[in-house]
Amino acid sequence: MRLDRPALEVAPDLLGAVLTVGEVSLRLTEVEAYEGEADPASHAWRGITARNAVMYGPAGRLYVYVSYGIHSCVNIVCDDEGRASAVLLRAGEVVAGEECVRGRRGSVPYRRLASGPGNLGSALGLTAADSGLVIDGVRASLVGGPAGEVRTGPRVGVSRAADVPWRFWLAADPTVSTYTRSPRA
DNA sequence: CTTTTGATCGTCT
DNA sequence: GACGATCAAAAGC
Repeated sequence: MRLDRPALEVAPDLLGAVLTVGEVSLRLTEVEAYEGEADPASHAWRGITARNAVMYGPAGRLYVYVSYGIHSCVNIVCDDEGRASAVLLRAGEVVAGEECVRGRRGSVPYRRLASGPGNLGSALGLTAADSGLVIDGVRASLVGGPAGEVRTGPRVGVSRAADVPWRFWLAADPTVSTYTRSPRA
């Protein structure tokens, strides 16, 4: 799959694709696009910093950051070097390495093993220390796959630019996150 | 089913 | 010093 194009184009193509990190494989079911410095909801909105530098690098790397001091959220970096474009992975179905994921996530229902960005990061065993990991088939790989009916809607959990429909998910897939936005937003 | 709240800390102002 | 690209548990219907 070609990743060297804008996140907005890559995001829907990632649905149905299988991402493998170590011994765990996920079929992606829910993603969100974050499109460069012009996107007020993106970490790159105020320009390059030590944390988001990976977003400015070449496509095909993982950008991992800590959310709320607790969770690791995983992005796939897109577009050409110099452009801060990335797709946040929000949910997936565990298709390999379930035993390994159980060790990290415990006894939760199968569909919730990697449902929600924090849970997905935990399922893959990634932390901020893994940010910049290259998807080159060694420790991480990505293979395109068939997607069913794709739906779009506003992004979740952001307080700025929440009106653009840059969230993509597979209709009727039970692993799609059920997160509801905090009322104070 | 829905709404509310505490946990917890790196990052940027 | 304030604020999150969040989650789970608890309490209210």
